[in-house]
Amino acid sequence: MNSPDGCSTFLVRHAWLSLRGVVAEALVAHELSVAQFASLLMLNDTPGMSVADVARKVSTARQSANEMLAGLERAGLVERRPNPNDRRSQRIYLTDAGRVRLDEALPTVRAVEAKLSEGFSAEEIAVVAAWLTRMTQAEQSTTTEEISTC
Amino acid sequence: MNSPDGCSTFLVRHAWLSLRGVVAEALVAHELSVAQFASLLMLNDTPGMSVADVARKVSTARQSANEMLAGLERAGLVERRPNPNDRRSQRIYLTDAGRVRLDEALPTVRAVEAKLSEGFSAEEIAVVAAWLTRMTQAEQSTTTEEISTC
DNA sequence: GCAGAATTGACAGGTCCCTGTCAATCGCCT
DNA sequence: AGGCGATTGACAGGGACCTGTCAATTCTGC
Repeated sequence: MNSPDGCSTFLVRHAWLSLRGVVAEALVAHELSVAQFASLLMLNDTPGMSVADVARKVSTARQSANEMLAGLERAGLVERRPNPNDRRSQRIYLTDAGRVRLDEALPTVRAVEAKLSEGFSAEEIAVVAAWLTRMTQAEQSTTTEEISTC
Repeated sequence: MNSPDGCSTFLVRHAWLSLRGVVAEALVAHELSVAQFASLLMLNDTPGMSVADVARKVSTARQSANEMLAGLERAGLVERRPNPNDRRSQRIYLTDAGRVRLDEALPTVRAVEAKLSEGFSAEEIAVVAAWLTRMTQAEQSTTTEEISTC
């Protein structure tokens, strides 16, 4: 796919690293990490998620999500409330401050991303999105699928 | 770009995580980590690089590359030779075993990647590659470009 | 109902990678 | 020639994330 590497995987990796860097840079002014921003985004879209839900949504470990949400909670951007239907879990909601913070940060991030995609048509972007989504469906066999061969 | 997140950055991240998982799974049979495989690939393409060169090529920190190369060296897949032109740096070369290992692993990885891209035309793949490459050109301002505004 | 499997949030421990730093060396410039 | 910034490889220390585990709770099959 690419001449020097030859593997699209590392092209995707490089793109992710660059994008993360740019987004992180855009977020320092809002005192948010990339992961925190992602969580705020998810929580705004789906309020009342549990820690485990957030972890699944941002595809990270439960504990990582827990630690990061603790940071957001310390900053007063999210709050945990007991879940009346499930005494194990807690529902997590954006506070007003969290919503304000997200409303401030989101346009910045969107602007950065839009600027980077300049020159690509909507159809091309759609193709890219389709390809990336296809990659995400690369479900790795959790239980190792080559057991019998040995 | 994507309905739930709304940010292409996280779609790229998700794609990278999935790809890394799949590639890592394909590489366990060859006893290679994804980073090690990338380094072998780069060193095969450009033999005699220094540790710093490898770090830049795989876009990681010098020390991370150093540790990983130490692992490859312990496994006998690469070797360090003094650089006659520069007594600070060392030239790193693939050993015969390293070349064999790479020749074994590369087809596996390529097959996995090709299988994932099934159904996309060459033109579409080219668009994806162009977009990803464009993202990698998102040079983050190392020296903060918004100094004057405050 | 109730035993067993699954899930949730939290904890410990470890890994990977990064930043900051250092002496040694190289390149440039005068 | 010689000073000075930049680079290289190595070291210490820390941050972010993960796996493995636990009690508590919920869900499921009988």
